[in-house]
This record gives sequence, structure tokens and C-alpha cells, in this order.
Amino acid sequence: MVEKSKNKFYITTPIYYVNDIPHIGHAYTTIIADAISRYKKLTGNEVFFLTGTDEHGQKIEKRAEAKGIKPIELADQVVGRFKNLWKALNISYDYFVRTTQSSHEKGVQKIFQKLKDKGDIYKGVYEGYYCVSCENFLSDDVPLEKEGNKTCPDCGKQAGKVSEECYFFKLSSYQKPLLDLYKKNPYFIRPKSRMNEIKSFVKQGLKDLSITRTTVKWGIPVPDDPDHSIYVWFDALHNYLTGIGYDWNPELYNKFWPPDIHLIGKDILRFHAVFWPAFLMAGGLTLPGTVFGHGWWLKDKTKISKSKGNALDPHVILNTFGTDPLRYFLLREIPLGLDGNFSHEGFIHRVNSDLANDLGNLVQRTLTMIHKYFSGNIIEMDEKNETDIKLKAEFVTCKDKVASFYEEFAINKALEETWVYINLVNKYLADNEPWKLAKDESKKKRLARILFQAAAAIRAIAYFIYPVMPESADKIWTLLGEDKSISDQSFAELEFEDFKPGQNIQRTEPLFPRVELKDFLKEEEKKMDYLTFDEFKKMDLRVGEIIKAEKVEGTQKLIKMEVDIGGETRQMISGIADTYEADDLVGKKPIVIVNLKPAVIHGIESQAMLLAAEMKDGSAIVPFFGDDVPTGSKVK
RNA sequence: GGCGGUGUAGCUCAGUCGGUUAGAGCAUACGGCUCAUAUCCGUAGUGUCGGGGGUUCAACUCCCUCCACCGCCA
Repeated sequence: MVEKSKNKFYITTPIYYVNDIPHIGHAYTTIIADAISRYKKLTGNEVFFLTGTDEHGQKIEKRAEAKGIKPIELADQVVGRFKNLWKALNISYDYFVRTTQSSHEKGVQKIFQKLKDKGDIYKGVYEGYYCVSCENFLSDDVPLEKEGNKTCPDCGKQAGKVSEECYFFKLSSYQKPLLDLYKKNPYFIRPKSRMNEIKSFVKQGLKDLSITRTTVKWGIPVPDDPDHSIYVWFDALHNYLTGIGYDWNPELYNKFWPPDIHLIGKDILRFHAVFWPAFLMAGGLTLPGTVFGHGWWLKDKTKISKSKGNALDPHVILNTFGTDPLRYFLLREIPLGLDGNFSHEGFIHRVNSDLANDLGNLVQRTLTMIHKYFSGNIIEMDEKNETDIKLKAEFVTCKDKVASFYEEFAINKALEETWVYINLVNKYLADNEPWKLAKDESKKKRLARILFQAAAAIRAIAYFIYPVMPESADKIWTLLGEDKSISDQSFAELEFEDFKPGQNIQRTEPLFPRVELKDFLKEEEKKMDYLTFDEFKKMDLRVGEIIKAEKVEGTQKLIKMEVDIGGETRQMISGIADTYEADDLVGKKPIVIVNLKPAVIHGIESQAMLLAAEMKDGSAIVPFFGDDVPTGSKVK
């Protein structure tokens, strides 16, 4: 095997599923990857940064059908949205791989064939519980019911046991090699806590993996057996190979393979830390250096997801603040492995305090003084005194720390350390009081020295923040009269003294404007989807009376009720058994929405819904009217 | 249930091999400055270090136990 040449760095994000629209979670992963790759370039690496989209599967097929378009058209649309977001976020990816492109499909088929010839892929029979309505196999953890059936958790219908012919990957043979890998490379899985989880998972033993489906048409066909199509993970994971030229650009492939780091969310760690290296071992390929499972951004302490409807659209923030504050916040607020809670308060606070007050204001006050007292050009100055020398020494310390933090992907710490230095420069100005010296013509050269030192420090600061805030960093260098761009400056060779007397320094508007929370929320409000009164009127809300109530067998929360809505009764299922006993509900009068589209819940039709307050722990509290309110009264 | 983790200031967290008065940032209060985006600098705090027990001259740190929360277990 050819050893990968030094100073080549290959970094990946997951490929994002085109069933989803881009949200803050996608942005987070990709921004991390961008910051790391920019840092790696500064340290003299040639970097290849791969991202892309996962476009096959039943969900895409169905969603496209619902929209009356072809799956590939749906994919094209969503790919456009991803690419636009990456552009808005200043993401410097080198290649965007799509699982529907022929280089990928051919590559996956080739690998499939190779593993089949080798005996690591074999044809067998998959047994499982299949939901006809959802056209989907249920996951193993759905409990078995008395009659030997299972209930589909998605639609509530019965799912029967079926057998399906399919191809398996011999994952079971790779238990030992995987455990050896983890032992040999303790950094294969990061953060460390995740390594333990994966190890114990693998130690429990591995079953062979079903990697094809006959029920999914929108996928890569199995070579010589086109009734079968290759299932999601075997298809998707290989993007890391096909995206770097496997089987179509040997030069590129040989230069960069294997990946130095796969950046992923913690939810897909198992696929990347178990299945993926096993596939690669089977194919006789070199393994990646690290799989890094980062945490999630939470909203109100719960995971952001499409189904919860709490997805945060990055565009709202981008429109008000621009790219860099968002990049900064996401990378500064939490260490890579941990979850973070996203709130507008937190965001505004951090950005105002760190960017507007500390950094932005430092740049502003320094450049303003240089302009005011020297017309933007410092040429002659005194020799350095003790405080000046100290400021330079602190730069050296800071540079070392920042570099080592970036090296270990502790981006938040690299930023924190940079801010220690920013505060020192602010203090340096406070201690030396240049605005007082400016009043005394004889102290002009001392004044020049102070402002020069501050400007040199700012130049260094801009360099340190470049991986995270490239736009602002470049802007600061331009303001300081630098003619080269930051990306051309090697990290190792960065010196305090690189800042030279006579550079033409420009005036500036504030780099990061302060935004007050209430102003921002006003902006947000404009984005809200208001309901018109006519739309509200469509809702038929009435005072119902519960006539019968019983707990739904085999569920924790569901209660089945008959409710009188004024001369008519409806059947209604409600998840309130946490808080209420079925018997106590009889005779109670909740608010019921009666013209909601009926839904099937746990196999039972629900023809109405009652209104309840959702508590933090997920339980529900229902408001009831007293007996003085007639059953069937309209509520509005 | 099994394995792993966490619990330290109002909030978010740091605390290396046990060793002086347990730290940082934010928030709060007061003071200073006026170059700057009401910004910047300084000062001041407050802690049963989750509870209980043990080892030790000495425990946030090691051991036992209990409690609470979290993660993983296709």
C-alpha cells in the first residue's frame, strides 16, 4: 500500500439526506469542517474538503411522487439549497459529491462486486416485520405482540413477519479486527467517551448486515442482480471513496486517501466507527485516521429535528448578522463533543459581548486613533519599553496555545485563548492611555509606538480568528494596509514584527454592530407565519363532554374516549394517561377540535382532538369547563 | 437490566501527581477613563465542591454506599 504523502489533509462532512431542508445542525457540522480545513491550510497542508448529499432511498422516492416530480428533480432542488447555504456561510469545500452521480454509483457497484467475489458479501434471507402501508421493515426493538405480529410505530397498522431475499455483509467476521483497530488507534473515535460506547457495542458481538433491498427502487442496482438495490449505508458511506476519485481519478485518490478526519454528528457514529472501517477492511483499503462525533445544538433542551418543527433556519440570523457571527457563536459556545442549547438570548449576548464589545471595539478605537493622530500612517516611533515588549511576549504565548488547541480540534479553546489576548490588548491601551499622550506634542513618538504595538497585536488576532471568521479576518488585514491575504501567511512563520511602519491604515465602520435582543426579535417576528383570522375561523372548536374513557391496552399514555360534541359523538385518542385516570375523565368538558383530519393512532381512528397544555416533562394538563357551560358550545 | 459518564459560585464550566485562603467567563454591585460601537480598565463578593461513610497528618481529588441526571446497548 502506498503511504499517503505528508502535508495532505483529507476532511469530510457527512453527506446530507435530501429529504431534509438545511438547518442549523447541517450548518454546524459543515462550519466545523471548514474551520479545520482553513486551519490546516495555514499550517502548510494541502487540504481536500469533501461534502455532498445522500439522494437515494424510499423516502425520496415517495416524497418526489407526492410532489409529482422525479426523485432526481427533488434531489436537484435540495442540492441547490445546500449549495446556496454553503456559499452564504463561506464554506470552502473542494468537491460536492452526490450519490446519484455515475462515478459514485459505478464505484459502489465495483466495491460491492469486489466484496462479493471475496466472499464478504453473500446472498441470504432477511426476516423481519414488514409494514405494507409504510413499505418498511420495522426495527428490531419494536416489541412482539401476542398474536406474533408487531405494530408499526409510524402508522399504527399491523406488520407481519416476512422473509426477503437480500445480500448480507459479513460484519460478524470483523469483530476482532475492529477491536484491534480501536486498541491500536485510540484516537480512531473521538471524543474518547464515544470510544467506550462503540467498544462495548462491538464486544457484544456483531451480526451480519443486510445491505440490499428488493422493496426500494430508487437506489443503486446490485451488479448482475438488478432486482436488488443497495441499501442506504453501504451506498452512502462509500461517498468518502468516490468523492475523492476512487475508480475515476486515481491521481486525486492516491494523493489524499485515506481521510484524516470524518466529521459527523454523534447520532451516526456507529455507522462510521463500526460498519465503515469494516467495509474498508474487507476492501483492503487504508483506514481513516479519526471519526469525530460532535454534539448537537438543542432548542429548549430538545433535539432539533424536522418532525419536531423546531428546526432553526440559519437564514434568519444570516440576514441580520452576516456569516461570521454565526460561525463564531457555533464554534465558540461549546466544545466539539458536547451538546449546546441554542437561544436567541445566548446568541445575541455572546456576539455583543465578544465580537462587538471586545474585538470590534478594539479594532475601532485603535484604527480611529491612528487616523486621528497620524492620518493613518505611523512612521517614526520610540523604542519599545517594558509594556511593549510584554505585549509581544504575550503574543508568542498566545500563538503557541492557539496552535495547539486548533491541532486537537478544540476550536472553542483556541478562540477563548485569542480572547484572552484581545483583553490584554484592551488593557494595554487602558494602561498606556494614548489619548492623554496625544495632547502633548513632545510625546508623539511614544504615542506612535503604543498605537503601532496595538495594531500589530490586532493583526495577529485577525490571523488567529481566520479559520472561524475568514471574512472579518481578511477585512482587518486589509484595513491594516496588508497587501497579502491571510491564507498566504503560514502559521508557523507568523511574527509580531511582520507589521511594518508606514503601512497605510484605513478608517472603518464598526466590524460587528451591536444588536439588541428586542430589535432582533422584531426582525424574527416579521418572519413568523401569522395565521389570518379567516384561517383561524376554519377551526371548529367546541365544548365536548367525555362520555366514555378507557386506557388503550399496551400503551403508556393513550386514552380512548367517546366525546359528545353536541348531539353527536366522536371517538378520540389522546395521550394524557400520564396525568389522568380514564375513569376520572368521564363527565369532564374539554375543548375539542372537531374538524381536524382524522388520524389513526395506535391502530384506532381518532376523529377529534382535545386541547391540552404540554408540560416540560411531556405530560399534558387539560383545561375543563364547568357544568354551567352547555356541551357543544362553540369556542372561539 | 448491562456498560459508561456527570453532579463544583445565580448561569456555563476548569480544577493536572491528594498539599496553602477552591478558580475562569458571563450576570450583579461599586469605582476609574473618555480614544472607541453606552464601549474599555479596575475592585468586590457569595460555594455544606450531590448526600452519607471510610482511608490519610491532609480529600473537590482515592475507596465504599446512596440519590439525581445523561449517553450507549443494531
